[in-house]
Amino acid sequence: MTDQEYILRFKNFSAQQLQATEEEWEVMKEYLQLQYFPKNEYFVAEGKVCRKLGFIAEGVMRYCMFRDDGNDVTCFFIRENDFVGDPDSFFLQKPSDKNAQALTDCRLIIFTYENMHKFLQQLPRAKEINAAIDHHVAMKLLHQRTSLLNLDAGVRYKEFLREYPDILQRIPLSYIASFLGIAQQSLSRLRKQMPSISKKEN
Amino acid sequence: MTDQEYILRFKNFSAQQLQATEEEWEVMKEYLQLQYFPKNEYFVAEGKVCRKLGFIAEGVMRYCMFRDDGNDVTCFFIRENDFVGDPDSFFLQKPSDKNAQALTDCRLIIFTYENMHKFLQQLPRAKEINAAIDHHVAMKLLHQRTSLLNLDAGVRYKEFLREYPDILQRIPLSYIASFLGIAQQSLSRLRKQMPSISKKEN
DNA sequence: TTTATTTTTTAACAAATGTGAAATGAATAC
DNA sequence: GTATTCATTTCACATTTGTTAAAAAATAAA
Repeated sequence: MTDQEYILRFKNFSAQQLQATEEEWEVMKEYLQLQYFPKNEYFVAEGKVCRKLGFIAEGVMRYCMFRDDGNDVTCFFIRENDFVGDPDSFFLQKPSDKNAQALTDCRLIIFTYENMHKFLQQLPRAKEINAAIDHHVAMKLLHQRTSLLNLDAGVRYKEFLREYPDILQRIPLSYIASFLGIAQQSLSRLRKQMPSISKKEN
Repeated sequence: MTDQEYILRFKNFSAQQLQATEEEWEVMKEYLQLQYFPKNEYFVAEGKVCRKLGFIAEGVMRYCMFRDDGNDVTCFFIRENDFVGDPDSFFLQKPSDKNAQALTDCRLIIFTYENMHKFLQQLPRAKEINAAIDHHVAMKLLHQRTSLLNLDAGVRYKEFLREYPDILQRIPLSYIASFLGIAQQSLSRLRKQMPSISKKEN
């Protein structure tokens, strides 16, 4: 894909999700940068200030936490049309307490801190949009929390497949097991019991 | 406690959490009502429009979901100094998809829809505050999701006790078990293994 | 108090998931 | 192509949690 096509994805997102007009887009696009972001690198890292917000034009990333025992836990996945970054850290320019890692090579549309500020001055409505997104995320997490606690692992795996049908093919199962809260071997056992939906080929 | 004392609790909350000035409080208090809300009643009910937002001056409530098998699941608890209500349903006056039930007799400070609108016109900053609260909730839920999935039930129970030290004494253990995602009998088994922190007396 | 009702605990067994080690398979580097 | 690394599966067994039923304890009602 060409750079222009990646940027177009963000234009579409802006028009549909943010209700940005053509005029607003003309303003916005001056502040955007396209960035290649390689697999396994951390876009947000615990203890460091998050200096950019990114829109994923292509790729899969995850938020994760590191545990005392050395293992890490995948909190959730993000991919095309999601934002990556830590708003708390970004807007207040304070150290982040989160980690966001690329699980595939990614193409990101980037807002730097400086550009975001200039942009916000031109389009104050962006604040409202941020709030709406936050609210949406909160409700989604609440639903996840409840379903995860009260459904067994097999059902949770099926829900994962329904919600992230495009991700299974693109990342190792170990991340998915961690996201579901089970050991990789347990996921493997579950997959054997539902052969119809467990294929990893396209 | 007297009505005045309950209202004072909200005044304190407003001053500390919402940074409301004395002048703002004088405006706000004209729009408030005190309401007694009895145990087991639903303040928010699935399918019904949420016509009031409440601040809990005294009592414990829970958000819950009803499952197909007839059981219900406790999503999370709220108590003194928390708000109760469904903002989506309230502000858009559309049917709610949530349930909020009183687990003890409660004293609530109430905003009706009409009063909230009048109030918002006098203090537009309230919107920002709402957004901040939402964001805070989202981050809390995220943390919960992760810890719940990757810690065993005993550790989750200890975290519950740390986070809600005041609730154990006031509601049946069945709700807590549901919140932790385990059967009541399993919780009982856990409590036996940690006698020091499991007492229900004051 | 005495009786109901609700809440909590206990027990035995079943089912689900974790753990460690090893084998197989797939992708990548040389 | 072969070697090397990484990803996935398999297995045996340990541990945790669920389930069912009943008893005990606590609370509310009469």
